[in-house]
Amino acid sequence: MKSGSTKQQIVDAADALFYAQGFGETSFADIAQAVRISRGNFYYHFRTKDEILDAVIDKRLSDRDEMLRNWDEMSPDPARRIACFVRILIVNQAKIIAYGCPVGTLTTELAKLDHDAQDKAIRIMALFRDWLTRQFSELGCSADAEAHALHVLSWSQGVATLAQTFKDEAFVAREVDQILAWVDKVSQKN
Amino acid sequence: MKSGSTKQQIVDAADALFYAQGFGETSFADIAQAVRISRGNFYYHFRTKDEILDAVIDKRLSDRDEMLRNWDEMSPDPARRIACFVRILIVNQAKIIAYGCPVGTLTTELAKLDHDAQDKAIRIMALFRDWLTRQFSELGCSADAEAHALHVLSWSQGVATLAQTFKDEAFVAREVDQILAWVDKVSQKN
DNA sequence: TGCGTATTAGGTCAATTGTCCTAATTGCCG
DNA sequence: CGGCAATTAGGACAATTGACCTAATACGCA
Repeated sequence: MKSGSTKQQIVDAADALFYAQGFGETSFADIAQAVRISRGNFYYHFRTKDEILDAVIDKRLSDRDEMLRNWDEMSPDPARRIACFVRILIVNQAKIIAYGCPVGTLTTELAKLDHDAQDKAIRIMALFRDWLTRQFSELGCSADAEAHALHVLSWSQGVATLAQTFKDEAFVAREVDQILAWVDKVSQKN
Repeated sequence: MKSGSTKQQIVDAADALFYAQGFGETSFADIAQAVRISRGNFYYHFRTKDEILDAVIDKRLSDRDEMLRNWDEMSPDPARRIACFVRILIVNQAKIIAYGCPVGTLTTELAKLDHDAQDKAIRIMALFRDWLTRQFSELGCSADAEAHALHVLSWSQGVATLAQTFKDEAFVAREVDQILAWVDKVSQKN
């Protein structure tokens, strides 16, 4: 469908702009201009800014869900799968240095705006948390699985934040190695 | 001086509002209302929003600088001083859970706005980094001092981010213990 | 072909924004 | 006391915002 395409284009453009500029600083006009449609057409597809945010979060949720599902199928080793997650910091290094973590920065911003959608945004982080918890459980550390998951998640968030602050690629590489070593250590205990 | 007081009140109110709502989402009217002065009076003290931001960052810089200096005087043991830093996560837990880290969230926001003041905001983070580097140097790990400093700094940032996301006090306590244990381990190596 | 729905364009609206100005008030100093 | 500078008040300004409407167009199906 051409219509679905336009709607999808809007969501994609909004996704990128919310990431690069933040939700609050991105206007209808910005998104409409990025997709090169009129504001009227824009309003036909999304009546409020919150509706776009909702669609963007849905897209991010399903994108990440698909990514995690791919890793589940790709490797039978949970430690390897966790490594895939951690290495996002390397794979997306350029964007993270420029804009930070898409999940963390959105969550933080919506919390400050006290926005209705913040619960939904948190679900993306929870998706990661629960997936990581499953991986650590499969590694045999059921008792500490969620604590380990939160540990890796917060560690990654911290690296993303400082990567953006100091634009230091060597730091990112160093920390990623440390996280991977930590995961190895934990997985060899069991 | 009464005049200095008004100006200081404005900076204090702006500081709190920038932290709680973000810089972009805080308007002149918000700050003026918080101090209960007219917009005209406000304009007398600060002609642009960027001027207020500049003053707020200056205040945050000197506040943190004073805090670090106090710790330097208070304890002769670098490991103890680092522990003071880490424990901010506990001391300021309520605010961090609500609004995240004041330094990290401002840095992230200004980076997304591509704001002129972002270099100055980064200086607050650099202040922490350099202070932590000095502590680790005194601990005897000169070679890795800056890497250790960035490690502790990013770790704390990550904990703050996830604390805000999941509002989980137990997680914060757990991670702070881990950081302190890690600092102990590093300091006992030397 | 032509009809009806889906889509697009462009303009309007009140509200809010940062910025700026002028007039009134305060308070200090001679 | 009077005068002058510092401070405060309140309004005006253009620009931008999210939201809304109507008219024109495109398109699928009979």
